[in-house]
This record gives sequence, C-alpha cells and structure tokens, in this order.
Amino acid sequence: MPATSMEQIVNLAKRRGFVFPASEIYGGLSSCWDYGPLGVELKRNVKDAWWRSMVSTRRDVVGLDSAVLQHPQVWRTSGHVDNFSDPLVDCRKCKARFRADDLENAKCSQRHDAPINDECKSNFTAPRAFNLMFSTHLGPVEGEGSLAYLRPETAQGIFTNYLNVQTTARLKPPFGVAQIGKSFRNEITPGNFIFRTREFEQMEMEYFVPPADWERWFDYWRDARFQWYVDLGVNPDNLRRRDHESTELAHYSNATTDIEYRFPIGWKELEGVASRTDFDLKRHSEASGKQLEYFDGQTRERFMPWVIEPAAGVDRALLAFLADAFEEQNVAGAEKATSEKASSDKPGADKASADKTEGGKDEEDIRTVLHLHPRLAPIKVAIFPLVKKEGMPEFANKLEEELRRHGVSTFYDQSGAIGRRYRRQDEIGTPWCVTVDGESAANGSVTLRDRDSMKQERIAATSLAALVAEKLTG
RNA sequence: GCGGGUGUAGCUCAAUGGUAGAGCGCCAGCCUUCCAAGCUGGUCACGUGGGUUCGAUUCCCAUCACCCGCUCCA
Repeated sequence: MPATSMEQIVNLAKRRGFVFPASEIYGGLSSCWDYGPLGVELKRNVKDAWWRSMVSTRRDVVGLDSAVLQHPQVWRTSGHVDNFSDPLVDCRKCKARFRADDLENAKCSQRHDAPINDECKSNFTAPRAFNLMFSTHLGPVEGEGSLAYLRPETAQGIFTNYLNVQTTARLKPPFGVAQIGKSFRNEITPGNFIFRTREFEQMEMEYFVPPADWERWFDYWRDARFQWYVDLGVNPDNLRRRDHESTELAHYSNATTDIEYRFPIGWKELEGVASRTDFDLKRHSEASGKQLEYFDGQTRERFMPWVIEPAAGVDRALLAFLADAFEEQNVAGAEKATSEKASSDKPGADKASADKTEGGKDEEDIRTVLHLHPRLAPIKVAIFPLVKKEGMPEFANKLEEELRRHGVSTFYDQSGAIGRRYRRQDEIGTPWCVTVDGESAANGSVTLRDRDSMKQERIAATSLAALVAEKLTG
C-alpha cells in the first residue's frame, strides 16, 4: 500500500483549489465533485496530453464530439438497455448483496461459504432493479415517445457516426476515431473521491481494424496505453496490466486488459483496453439496415471491421497523476544544514542557527511536493520579485505578461519570504519558479529554480519562454 | 442499498446544556536580497431540519455528506 492516503489527496485538493465537493454550501451531493481553478487546468492538461498522443501526433486517428443524448434505439442496439441493469437483493442477516438472477452460485458467508438455502432467502430484501443508465425526457411532455438516456459511454456516438467519419475523412482500416466527453452511470456504489462518480469524463478511442489483425492491434494498444502513463511520469511500479477472465468480460468483448494503478485504496482500474470484436458495428448495421462493411478496393474484399477500444477515465487518470506525484518530504535536517552553511558567512549567525537547531530538534518540517509532469502542471512558471522594491515587481510583471503572451500559464506572487513562495508552488506542482532580484533590471538575468532538484541557475529573462516551450515539447 | 465510524474556521484539532479556542494558512502593514524567519493588526466555523429545555454546538430523532467494509465499472 502506498504511503500516501486518499485523505491527504482530498485535503490538498480542497486546500489548494483542485477539487471541491459539489453544491458544498447545501451540504454536498453524493459523489459529485467540482473542479476548482487548479483542477480544471490539470484536467485540461490530462485531456490535452491524451488528445496529443492519440490524435494530433497520428495520421490514422481523427476526433469526434458526439451528443450526450442519442436515439434510444442506440442503447437498445448496443445492449445497454438489457445488460446495464442488475436485479439485486440484500441479505438482512449477513448483509451480503447478491444478484437476484445468479442465486445459484451465491455463497452464504455466515455458513462457511455454503450455497445459500431457503433460510437465507427468507432474509432477503425484495429484488430491486438497478438500471445504470440515467433516463430523461425530451420535450415538455413526459411519455413513451420522449424517453431518452444520458449516454453511459461515449463509444456509441463513434459507432453511430462510423460511416460519416469514415467516408468524409476518407479513412481505411486500420483507423481510429477518438472522443473525450462526459458519460453518466447511475452506479450502485459510487465513492472513493473522484474515483467512481455518477457523472464522469471519458477518453475513448475506437480503432477499426481488419478482423485478421485484431490481436496484433490489441497488443499494440495495450502497450501504447501503458506507456502513456509512464511517459507522463507515473512510476511503472504503480502500474500493472490485468487480463479479464472470460467470465468477467463485458457483453461486447472477447478480450479485455485493464491497466491498473496502485491507488491509495489499492489496485484499481485506470483504463480498459477492450477488443469489442465487430459486435457494435454488426448490431448497428442490423438494427439500422445500413451497410457498414468496408470494401477494400485493392483486395476486392468486403469485411466488417473489428474494434480495439482503449477507454480511459479522465477523473481517475487525474487522481492517479495526483496520487503518484504526491510527496511529503521531511526536510528539517536538510534545511538546517543549508541554512547553517549559508549563515556561517555572517557574523553573529551561529547563535541564531544553534537556537533554531535546538528548538526544531523534534519538530518536523514537511515540504509537500507534487512532482507533476511539467505538461500536466496547472501552472508552469511562478514569478517572484525577491522584494517589493527597486523595480523588481515591475520587472516581474513585465516578465509575466511576456510569458502569458507565449501561452505559458504563470502565477505572480510577491507575498511572504521567498522560501514560503517556493513551498506554495511545490504543493501545487509548479515545475519552475523564477525570481527577479536587484541584478535583473541591470542585466536582464533571473534565477530559475527547479521544483524537483531544488537547484537554481541564472538565465536571461528573455530566453525563458523558449526554454519552457522546449521543456514542454521535448 | 446494508453494517460500522465521522461531521466545530480554508486545513489539523480543542472545549462546553449558558452562545466557541489554538496551531497552521490566508489578507493588510512593517521588516526582509533566494528555500515555510520575526513583529502588529485582521478575516473565517458548530453539515441541515425537527424535538426536549428558560436556553442546544453539546442530549434525542430524522436527514444530508464523507470515510471503512459488502457488490459494480472508465
């Protein structure tokens, strides 16, 4: 189990404006969360990184943004109306929950996992149906004809647009269609902060391949998706792949691999890479009467593409990035050493530093750092005038404007000691801090401080924008 | 949904049947030339709704939310 607890993440998220409980002034709403100023930047950066990796840098994948509301027939065809609802019963005695349609295989935990008997059944609550899809009504009149569902996955919008996209973008398999957007599932048990919520955001890509090649592409995407997290700084030791047992496969899949992350709450699914076979296109073709097979002009062959789907959750990816980046360092010893060294040049400093050492002997000095990948960091560069005089604030202001013009997200802070300002930025994952001092106005140089190494270097202020851009793309 | 726990300031925690206090943070000022220094002042809370009571943050009930288990997914 990782040292970081979910509580620490939630606290930091609240304290610094990443994530707030939704409707908090009214007591909150179950498992709903709002993203604050830093959270929304982080989330955007996660999505941008995904889009860049899946769409922008590839010629074989295009994007799509389909509607949350689709024709109800879409969800009947996709199987979500039938397969997304489970009748459940609870045992009043042993508090276990069973699927009402699978009592044959249920075990009673109170009697050493013996099969449940009539005595158990007498303690059961009445079966309740849980349809995981949210329903709503289109138009002012509620009736059969106006029933609509909020999408439980973004994928179906891709399948229903398959022909539109394939023909207009003139694509031939293998090719992919990517989409980022909100989905909704009326989960029986949401919880664990933003890990499982009823409203959540997905990053899904449907990759259409010739049937004979499905295994090759399945392997390809499993590797590629795993590597994506590693490239964005996630410790590979906290990542693993888990193949689904045949019994746990979704109704549309013949093979699925989960990419799991070691969250503070244990190993949990981060992303699923599923082979969806030709299930969706075939069903939609049958139900709509539209020909969705691909005709290969070269081989003169006609085939229904198979689909490999990497489907990631934005919110849980964000949670994983936060958890993985989180570190609390006890720097009491290290800080003392440097401050003694620094102050030894000054007369009369020995006594003061000795007092400090004694007073802080068993006290902890915790430096909270988010080691976010620079591309994910909500703020790239923080700008500090060393003191509020001698033109330093003015110089710093101009530098900030310059950086913002270059699209670099910045934060200006002139309040408190310089060390405190560094700590503030460490806590929200800002990779670089720039300090403007007395020399800056004279020779245009500033101090660049690195979050992870805490090293400082002297650079020309005018080179900063290019330097940051290079580090972000490199 | 079921069982257990929790709910006081932005965060971490106190106290109390007679109307709440600390540390940190934050804001303002002074000071300060590179890793949470110091001084002064300030801001901010009893989850919500009922009940008992002269009086409830405290006791009771309900409700909401969060956390830990039981089950499902991205």
